[in-house]
Amino acid sequence: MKSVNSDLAYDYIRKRILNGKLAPGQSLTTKTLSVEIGVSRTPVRDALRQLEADGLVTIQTHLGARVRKVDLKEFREMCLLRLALESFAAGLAAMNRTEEDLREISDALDAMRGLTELIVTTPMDKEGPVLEELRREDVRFHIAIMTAAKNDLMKTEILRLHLINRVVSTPVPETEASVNRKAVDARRRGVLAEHAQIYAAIAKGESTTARDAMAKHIQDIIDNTVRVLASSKSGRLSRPLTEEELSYVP
Amino acid sequence: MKSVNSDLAYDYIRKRILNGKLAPGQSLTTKTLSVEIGVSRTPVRDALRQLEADGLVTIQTHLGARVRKVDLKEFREMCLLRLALESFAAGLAAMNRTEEDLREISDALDAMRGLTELIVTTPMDKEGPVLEELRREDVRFHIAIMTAAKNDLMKTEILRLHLINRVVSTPVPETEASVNRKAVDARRRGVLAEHAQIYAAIAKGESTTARDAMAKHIQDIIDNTVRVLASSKSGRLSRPLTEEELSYVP
DNA sequence: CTTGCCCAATGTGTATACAATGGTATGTCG
DNA sequence: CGACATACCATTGTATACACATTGGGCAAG
Repeated sequence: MKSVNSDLAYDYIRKRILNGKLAPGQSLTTKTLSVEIGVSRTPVRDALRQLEADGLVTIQTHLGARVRKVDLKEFREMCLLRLALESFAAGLAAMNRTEEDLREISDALDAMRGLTELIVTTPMDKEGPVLEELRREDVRFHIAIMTAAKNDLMKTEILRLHLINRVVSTPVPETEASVNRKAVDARRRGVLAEHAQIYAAIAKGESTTARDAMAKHIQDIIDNTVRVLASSKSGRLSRPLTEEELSYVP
Repeated sequence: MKSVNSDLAYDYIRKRILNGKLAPGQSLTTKTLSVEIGVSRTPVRDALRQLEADGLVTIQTHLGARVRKVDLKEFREMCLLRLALESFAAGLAAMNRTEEDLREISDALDAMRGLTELIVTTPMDKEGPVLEELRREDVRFHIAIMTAAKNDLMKTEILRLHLINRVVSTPVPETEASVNRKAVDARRRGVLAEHAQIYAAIAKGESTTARDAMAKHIQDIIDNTVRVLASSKSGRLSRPLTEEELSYVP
């Protein structure tokens, strides 16, 4: 954003937060970070302010910065915000999508379809990479829709919410099989079916159908997340993100 | 937020932007502001970053900060964002409102009703204060609904958008009667009718009705704004805000 | 007269030194 | 022994000094 050092600090801290090296609630002292990064405290302060605007850290006067830690109330509110925006965006996408947008959405959907089928025949201990790829295509699907909505502000805002959500409390990838294989597979097929409905509505240009389908989809995601979070008693909800995921906000 | 000086600078610059003393596009040099406020450049820089996060200024590396100036594309996108959020919030309000929330909404509605009728019998050169009060009750109505929605994040976000909208391009209060009195009165009655519909839906707990009514309402506001903006050829779209309005973001 | 470059002036970005404040540990008194 | 007051310390907030990027104007060449 500004010059080299501010960006340096920003990227450094952001990555550390996003890949879990800095846990939610952990305090970030400017001095420590500045020597770690090799710059002075000033650009570090700037970076922290920026990250605060992103919603990744909180700053209190004279008490310093901490990695943001959202409570259940905030979490619910964020989910609802995401629901509002992303469903609306789906409605827009149905109206504004180009053929190219449609192809991109379709591609992501097809890829997910293939991967979902593939997983069924994959031994559980070898499915890690496939899951990773599935996640990636899932994100690609949602991003493709936001792009098709032709509203950059909305897209940016939604991506911001996605990112906070992922860092702050994540669905604990289904590898932690607190539920059995059959249920997980069923859920995956459910997601796929919802995606297909959303795609169909967007393809046909049915705005309200697309909106409602997306709303239902995200509501399901939220329900599932909450359920998983409730079952995992660990207070620590964050999960490291891959390099790829880290850069999915513009 | 932080300490005294940063807040000082933040409040000072923010007010100057919001009441129109600093026009959109105008450049903000840290040195000038710092001597004006009587602090050093550091807190000024901090304030500018904060204002950038609020969406009121833009900062470019080595080029400094300018009061934000949105083009038509951004303006449309912001309006749509507001539409998405505020209509959703109306739907939430229909589900979550308490009796007290309802009373507050109703009060604002009644006040607007009275003022709208009053205006008809007020000579055009004396209606200024009444218009001001009408605006205030209008804002109060919308805020009351956001409050009833019981989602602080959403409320904050909507208020942020409201504020940017007002500063950056405002409906040029109908005093600039580019249209005749009858049309303006008709529009006022239309707004009132829409508010009444929204209130009724919220009172009855009809979520989707409330949402759709709010969506229509805001769409009308946008349409009207765009029409007024189009008719006024002046490139300068900002309007000073009153002290009261300045502080309507928490 | 136009066009290109160079250079100075303006202003930002960064570092460092200093002031102010909150937290903590220690000591004293009830 | 416990509670409160106080003094110290760590860390943030602020100011200032310096380095460097951008911009605009002047000067020279075509």
